Amino acid sequence: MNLYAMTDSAILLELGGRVKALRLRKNRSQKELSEATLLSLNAIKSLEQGKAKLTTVVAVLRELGALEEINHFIPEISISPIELAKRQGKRRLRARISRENINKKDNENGH
Amino acid sequence: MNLYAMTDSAILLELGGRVKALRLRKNRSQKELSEATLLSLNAIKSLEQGKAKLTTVVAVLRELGALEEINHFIPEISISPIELAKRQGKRRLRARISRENINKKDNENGH
DNA sequence: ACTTAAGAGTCCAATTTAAGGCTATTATAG
DNA sequence: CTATAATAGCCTTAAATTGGACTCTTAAGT
Repeated sequence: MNLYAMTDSAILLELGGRVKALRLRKNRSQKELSEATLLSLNAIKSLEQGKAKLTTVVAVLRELGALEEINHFIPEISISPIELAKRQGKRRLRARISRENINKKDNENGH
Repeated sequence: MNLYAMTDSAILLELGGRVKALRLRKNRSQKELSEATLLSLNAIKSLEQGKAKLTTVVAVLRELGALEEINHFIPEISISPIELAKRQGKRRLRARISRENINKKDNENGH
């Protein structure tokens, strides 16, 4: 499954479907989930269609006991030791484009 | 890092921080990201504080080339072969609580 | 086959995020 | 040190999600 070949909305549907699969795997109804999370039934339905806020996703995953998955969703520390070394002692708290490279040119494209 | 020991808002802040780390790793500014994703600068700022919609997260991760992580976020096929076998031929499309077990009792608690 | 609850879909009001703009602070290049 | 781009914060309006209630269809238990 190549996510980069999918549209955003297709990805959102896919994610919603996966949350639904997790819920069904535990044989829990949308209503149960909504009561346990203190969210509305509509929020649960919308989430399973990919329409939700991050906060809703977190609450539902916690209730489903799948919170660890978030650690894979957005990697915790994604800086490789090599790259880390390049940054000598300088803490880089802000992005910076050197003034001569203003004619932007992607400096690192994973895709 | 035990996510279950954290509050929802703490988790949201953590996630926002990770997206920010990804962005800085590629040395891209919030403004650049907002232009590339066609989102507003405010949307990017809010996301980095954990306040965003799922759709915003997907768009930003795509631009940062970190979309693959979503495949690990929620496992694609999360039903174990063993459990799958238990469900004989019956497709289970809806959650169902047998009427005698209405006095609910968690049937599978990962935590 | 019958019954019932799960879930989809819709509507309205309330809450929250997104868009756009503007100011203040400060990291970082020079 | 100086200049400036990056970023945080706040404001207002527009758009989207959430809450709550309702109807209709249909999966699944009996």
